[in-house]
Amino acid sequence: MDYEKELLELWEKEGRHIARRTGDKKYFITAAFPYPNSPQHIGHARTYTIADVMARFYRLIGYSVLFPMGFHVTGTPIVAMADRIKEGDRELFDIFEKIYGIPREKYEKLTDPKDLVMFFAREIEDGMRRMGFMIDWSRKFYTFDPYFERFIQWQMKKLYDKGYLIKGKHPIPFSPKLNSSVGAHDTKGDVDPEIEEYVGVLFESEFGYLVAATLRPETIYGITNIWVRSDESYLVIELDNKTRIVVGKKAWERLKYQFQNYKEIESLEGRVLIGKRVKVPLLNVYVPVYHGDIVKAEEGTGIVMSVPGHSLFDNYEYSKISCSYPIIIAVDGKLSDASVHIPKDIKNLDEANREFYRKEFISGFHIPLNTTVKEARETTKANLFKSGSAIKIYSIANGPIYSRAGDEVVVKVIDNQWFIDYSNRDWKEQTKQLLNSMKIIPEDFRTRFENTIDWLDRKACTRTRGLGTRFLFDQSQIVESLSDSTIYMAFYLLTPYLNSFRPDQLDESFFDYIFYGKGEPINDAHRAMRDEFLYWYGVDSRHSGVDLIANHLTFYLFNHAAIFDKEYWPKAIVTNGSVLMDGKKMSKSLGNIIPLKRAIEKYGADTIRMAVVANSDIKSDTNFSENISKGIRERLEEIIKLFSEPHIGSDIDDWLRYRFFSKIASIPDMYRNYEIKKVVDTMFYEFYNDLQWAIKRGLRGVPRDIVRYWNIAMFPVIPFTTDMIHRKLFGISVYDEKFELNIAQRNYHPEDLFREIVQDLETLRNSRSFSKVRIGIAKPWKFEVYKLLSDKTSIADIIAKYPEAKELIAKLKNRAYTISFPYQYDEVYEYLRRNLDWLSNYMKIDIQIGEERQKYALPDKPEFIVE
RNA sequence: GCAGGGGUAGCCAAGUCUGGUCAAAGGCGCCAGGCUUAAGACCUGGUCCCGUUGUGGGUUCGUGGGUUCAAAUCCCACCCCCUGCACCA
Repeated sequence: MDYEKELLELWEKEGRHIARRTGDKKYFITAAFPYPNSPQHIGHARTYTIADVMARFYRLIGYSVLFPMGFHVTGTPIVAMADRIKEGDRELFDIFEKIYGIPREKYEKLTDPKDLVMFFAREIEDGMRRMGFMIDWSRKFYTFDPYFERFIQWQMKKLYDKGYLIKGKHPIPFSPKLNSSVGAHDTKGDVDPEIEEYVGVLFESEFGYLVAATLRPETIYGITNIWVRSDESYLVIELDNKTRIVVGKKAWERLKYQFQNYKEIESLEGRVLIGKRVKVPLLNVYVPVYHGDIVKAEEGTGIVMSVPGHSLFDNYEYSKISCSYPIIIAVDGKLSDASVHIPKDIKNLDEANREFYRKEFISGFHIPLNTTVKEARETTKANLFKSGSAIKIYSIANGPIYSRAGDEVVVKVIDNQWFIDYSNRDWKEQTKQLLNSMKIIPEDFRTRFENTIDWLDRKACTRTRGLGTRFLFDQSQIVESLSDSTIYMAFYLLTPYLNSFRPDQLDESFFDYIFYGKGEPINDAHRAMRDEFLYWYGVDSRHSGVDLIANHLTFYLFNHAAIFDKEYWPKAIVTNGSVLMDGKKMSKSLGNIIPLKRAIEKYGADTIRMAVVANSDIKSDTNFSENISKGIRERLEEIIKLFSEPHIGSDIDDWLRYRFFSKIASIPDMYRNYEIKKVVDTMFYEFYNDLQWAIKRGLRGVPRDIVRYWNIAMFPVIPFTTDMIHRKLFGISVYDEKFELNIAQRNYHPEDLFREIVQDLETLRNSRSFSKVRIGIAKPWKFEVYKLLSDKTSIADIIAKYPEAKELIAKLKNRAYTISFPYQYDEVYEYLRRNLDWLSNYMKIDIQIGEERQKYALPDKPEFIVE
């Protein structure tokens, strides 16, 4: 696709992608900026291409369009990746080499996160340029930029002033060896650690409180005893200089990270605990401590509360001692007894237990509290904490997980964690107001936004490591990456002017002036920033993947509602599904990732654009495959060929024009509704069919007005091909065209009817061979009836006028209600007569026309009498 | 568990908001014909069942009910599948 590269240079030279302010109508469009930790693959292309199509469309209908792009480098994955390169991680190298084809000498130097960022950012930018995206690169920035840091600090200050920033405790996955929090990218096998919260129930004993961790605190009402291991060691720990707890020594190795202030007092042998009696909270009864083989010293706290009635494990163990125990839960009106569910093969105990838990949780009734199990759990939990008889215990639910450094990931609780308080009711209310004022594409997802606004709770907004902005109220921490990317779209409006300032000049009043108009500008650049903001802001269309609704996009709404005045609120959010590769999800392990650059080289940018944007509806996943791309490529080449042939007028031009212009009239609305697939179906596929018919009917070259408008209509989707044709045929670029339609068009053309008749005739010929046919046109009164039906005349009236129409209408059945038939008898007759020679020739048979002889003909279905 | 999306012919996939032109677009696959020495590519036609000299009949859009002159489309109930649930980009 050589012309694509040539055009890129031309566009660059002509400055086609610089955003210019040309009038009052503006369109500010943004797509989620990329995170440069690897090259792009075709999956990334979809969102940007949709955004680009919209940017180009609005430019075509006369808007000033701004479509900027930057790079999000905040967070830990890039840092982790740089570390992995330093460590010589084989797995990572394989991905670089086998999937992306990056030679070793290029990536192995990228051990500094900043170098890594710059390398991949350049790769990505290249790819985006090559795709033809109309991005104004003069506004590019990186989120580790000191100016951007000041901007985010301003944002945090505003949130703080409104009371939306709060501080508290928070559990995180943690690697003691790395001495750092871990995300999926820091683990062996890229596992995302999930944290599970247990209730650690405190049982008073002579040594301190024995802590038993449970997910089912409500079963405490059925407790019989406590399990420990007589062959393991236990520790007495003093928390916060007051509470003494007892936990397993091995368990404590993991648990200790969950406490800030503790002292190890003494070590106990498990057998010392056996036979002691401990006090059960809430019930205020005493139960004994027994040895249990089912207890695993390193799991939980190494101490288990025994509820034989409602745990298969406990039941199994307890049955060695006694078979009498309380049952406190009923399912379907019957007492639920764990012993009934013990499987024959004891290996299946775990699975059976899970099933049993589930059943009791969903449909169980808690007898002592006289309520459902679900409710009893909440009540019991609340009461335990209220009475100080429980502490929170966390564990890795999908563990064990090992960090890059090889140690096991544990849960650490940090107590100086800052949160953005998305649980704030007033804030939620205001965000909903914002949502209500917006267009959501596709509209089906509006409820998802509503629900997310409701469910969102406090969001931890700082991290201890990674690239990014230092947190304003604790400079040792970094603003977490989903929290520093909620209003960055406004920053694009400042970037061209930043070099007139030092970062430290960007204080609170600096931004207050730009975004609120408070105070006076310090210089012209400052004034220009305010001006840019006033002109562009209020993002007209924000593009992103469907998967970001539950976090980024909703944070985006919250923060805009909090920070900006109503006039500057976003106008629309557009989300799209992802790209599948031959029907499968792209993944590193499947190795089915196609790097964008390689795909462009093979098929050309226009083909890829079309493949990712026009193959399915915006909200569903779209499929990419070699076949699809090849098909598009070939069709494109065919169109180029057809359009290049010189046009010599013919009778069919008129019909083709009518078909084309009646189609194109609806194109702008399709774009406005983001129905890009429909645009392509109409212009590319349907029109192509018409073209094929016209060629059969003697078309010689495509009329130039059609080519011109086709180029304009398709330019947003396939800018290279259309601009190439345009420059060649008309000597101007499509960029200089306007999508304006003031062409008077007809509503119908007898050729349409003629085409149908020919097709019917062909069908007939396929089932039978004959050499002569007489076409009998329906009698004129039938045309009259069709017209009356088209005018929605009541059927009774029609029959009153034409009694013989009764049979005809009966035959039409439901169609009678919807018929729309504009043709007159004479018109049809005349048209057929005029095209008789062509038809005879085409069908290679002898054809005559006349009035119908039998009574079966309809105005749109003449009778055929064959010989 | 909570929330969201979805079940359409051999497969993929439109249509559902705004009921009728829907036996249901388009693509793939398959079949026949054309082109070709031939294969591929391409072009034409066919592809639910029956009938057949075309405009005919029957049965379909997860299942079962309902509303309507008319339902893939509206209402109710049920069954099944997929995705997200956070501090991570």
